[in-house]
Amino acid sequence: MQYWLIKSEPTVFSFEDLLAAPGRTAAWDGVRNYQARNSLRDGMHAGDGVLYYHSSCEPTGVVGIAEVAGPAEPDPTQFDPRDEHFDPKSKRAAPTWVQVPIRARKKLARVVELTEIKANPALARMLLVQRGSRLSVQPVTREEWAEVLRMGASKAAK
DNA sequence: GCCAACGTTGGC
DNA sequence: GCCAACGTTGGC
Repeated sequence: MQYWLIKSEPTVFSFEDLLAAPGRTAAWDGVRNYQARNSLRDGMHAGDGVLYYHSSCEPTGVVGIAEVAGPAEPDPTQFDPRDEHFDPKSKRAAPTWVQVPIRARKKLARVVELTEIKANPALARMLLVQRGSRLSVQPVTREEWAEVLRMGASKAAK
């Protein structure tokens, strides 16, 4: 069992969108970064825990808990010339990019904001707060996972 | 809107 | 294979 954090701009696809999706599940597609792709393809397994992070909004932070709902498969958007994530260099026989189904588990009682994560010494080593870290899919340790859940569990006391 | 940081591209 | 130019991310 491993843990992950995935980033999404809520104006593009929010945690509420995921909750409203059929089976509370959606394909995590459009990833076009090799490091993130490797996590999707090689690191993630069904049942892994996922922290759902909202970026480029106010406030930014972890808003919900999700899980990996199945294995990685080719991302169809790479073959669609009309899709903004179209990759003309990717071949159907050997797809470059993959997607993973993500299922919403539950919304946190409150948003665990980026500012709080930065202020929490227990989370100082999270990739999220490392200088220049922009990975949209990143591993999270068991301890970091537990701490973020603890912070988000109660509306009281940030 | 700015800009730091990083990834990708392409000329050589 | 180097590296400058360019594009993207994402907080502020």
